[in-house]
Amino acid sequence: MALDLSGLNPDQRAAVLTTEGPLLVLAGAGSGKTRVITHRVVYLLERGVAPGNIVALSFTNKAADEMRERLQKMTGKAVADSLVLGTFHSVGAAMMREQPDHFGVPKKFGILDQGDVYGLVRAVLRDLGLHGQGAERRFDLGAIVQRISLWKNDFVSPADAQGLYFETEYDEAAAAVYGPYEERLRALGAVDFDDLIVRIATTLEENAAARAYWQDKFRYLMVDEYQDTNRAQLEVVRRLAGERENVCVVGDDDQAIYGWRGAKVANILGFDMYFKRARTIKLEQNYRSYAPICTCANAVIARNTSRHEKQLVPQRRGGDKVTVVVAPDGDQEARWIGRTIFREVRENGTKPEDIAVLYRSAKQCDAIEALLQEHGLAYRILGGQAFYDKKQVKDALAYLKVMIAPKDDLATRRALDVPSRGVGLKTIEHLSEFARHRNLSLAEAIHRSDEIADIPSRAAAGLRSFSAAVKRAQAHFYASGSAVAPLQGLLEGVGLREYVLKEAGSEAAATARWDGVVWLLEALGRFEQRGRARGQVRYNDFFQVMNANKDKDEGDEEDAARGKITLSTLHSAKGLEWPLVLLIGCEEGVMPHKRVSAPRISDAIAGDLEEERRLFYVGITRARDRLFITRAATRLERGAQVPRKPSRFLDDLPEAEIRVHDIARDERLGHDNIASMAEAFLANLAKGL
DNA sequence: CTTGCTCTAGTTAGG
DNA sequence: CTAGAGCAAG
Repeated sequence: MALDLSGLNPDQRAAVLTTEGPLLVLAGAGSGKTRVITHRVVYLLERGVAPGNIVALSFTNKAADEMRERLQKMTGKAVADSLVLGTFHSVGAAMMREQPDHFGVPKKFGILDQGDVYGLVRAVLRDLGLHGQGAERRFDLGAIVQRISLWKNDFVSPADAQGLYFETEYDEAAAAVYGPYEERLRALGAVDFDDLIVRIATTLEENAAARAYWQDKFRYLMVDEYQDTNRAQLEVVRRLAGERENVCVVGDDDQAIYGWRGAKVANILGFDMYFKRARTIKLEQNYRSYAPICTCANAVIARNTSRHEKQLVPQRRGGDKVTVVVAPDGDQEARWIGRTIFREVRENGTKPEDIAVLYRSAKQCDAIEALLQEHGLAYRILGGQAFYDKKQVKDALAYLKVMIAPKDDLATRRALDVPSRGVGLKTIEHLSEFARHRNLSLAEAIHRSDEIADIPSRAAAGLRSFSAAVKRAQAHFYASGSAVAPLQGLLEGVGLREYVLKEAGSEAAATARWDGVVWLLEALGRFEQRGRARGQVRYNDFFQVMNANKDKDEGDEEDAARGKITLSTLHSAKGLEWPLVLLIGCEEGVMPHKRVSAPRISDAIAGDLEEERRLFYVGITRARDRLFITRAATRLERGAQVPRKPSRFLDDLPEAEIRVHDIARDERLGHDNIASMAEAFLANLAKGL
């Protein structure tokens, strides 16, 4: 297999062929970045580098999987699978598992997920008496968790944190929690996600033997989406690279949109400060979008000051102007979007999977979702609260765990809680104590609850029926070998379905919520089927998938998207592209988001206007053929119709490349604002009747 | 312990 | 306007 580089442009080829020394590849949107990375790996292999000596780090499992898939096609499965290819976290975890002593972890260490971390922090807050002590002392757990995470990734120790100057009570609370939190982690023999990176960095710094071992093993490093790295990740890269500095990082500073998560754009902006011999290659040819889209994108991003100067040079000629759509109000904006998509699909024959609606914040999709439903169009939603993350689905999942993994006390507690059955905090305390004394799980304690004194009769009755329902479901499960029907029975039996339907405000909401549970049951069925085909069903894997990766169950991106319009937050849209893109709600306060200009005290990181602009840029550059940017002149906000200012980013669009479509004016609904609003009002009335 | 009322806040997300 | 949380009453 000889590597064919003829399909690459000179810059791409240079990026592939520069294998020695530090290299920064600035890959503009749609510049063929993935091809460069895969070709580069194949080239290294052809030069005789052993696959085990090549490391490619990414941020998401999805990105890592996609890279592995492409490489499998080029090199065959065996070679591709022996590359070290994965997320920072997964590679870090693998290193720690290989040398637990060096990294200071037990042989079998646990990894806490977000929920566990919240639980720990809540417990520490309680210990410190900082929680639930009057209204003024109530903290948003997330804000504290975030601060601790940011400190860890900046190598700020608990002691360091105590010594910092604090502007807010949040910083103080977080500093107080940090130390005890770390102690508890250690006591549990567990690490959190941050440790998977930070511990690698510190150990490689302090332990010469470990450093020598890993530097010898990982001879060629590649990092994708480098603009998203934080301080700890930078240090992992530097310390793995050693003096050899065979580091190739690929990224785009103009698409750095995770500063609020601790990512440092400085890592990519100052790459040659950290790696003095660095060579920089810019990939500026854009193979994705028509010229007007590229021109708009260039004009917008040029307004940012801290960036590597570069352009998108469109390789596709022609194309429509970008359309800016102005609606009189939010409702009409949504209707216009629904109508436009409907026409595209039903009259112009555009494939649904070629259309995306992008927005700044997840809630904006509600209105669009409703309209697509009205038009009978299929869609999928990226970002925002994932399906499996919704309360009902988590509840159902807890019942599944209670049924097949009864030792999971966390799940038992959750299941016990919904629907309410007269069992409260006090009773659970009694149960836990009983369990602790006898070394039982919470579930076992529940089954033997009649042995426990001090349980009120109402709670006792609740526990008895819970216990009976669980036992019945378990028997059914062991007899049938499948969890689907028993779980369904259990959920009905404990009245979860009734509860979910009753809790929801409207009929539509109730159905939507229960659909989440149905979806879980279907996913479980598919999972069992796959497992049986392979010989065994490992439910633990199912829980992992549910916990960690929403897309796993859907298979690959293309399958999941087929036949569906995509609704996505701008953050989740990064890296994707569609022929037709609608970028909606482009108003001040939404984009840029108002929290950038008016931060709250719980915000650990101040918002950044340049980052907001990059977000807008990411949105524009997702479009291949056509781009619509929409906004509303007024919007219903907290019950009142308020005027909205157009996003300042719209001012940056070059007039020659855009066309403005004012819905009120162009549809001859009237020439002045009052008339169009009256029209809109009447239209709303008609809709209501 | 549960229910129902009142208050408050309301970005973005991955392992 | 809503969802989630806190709090007082049954």
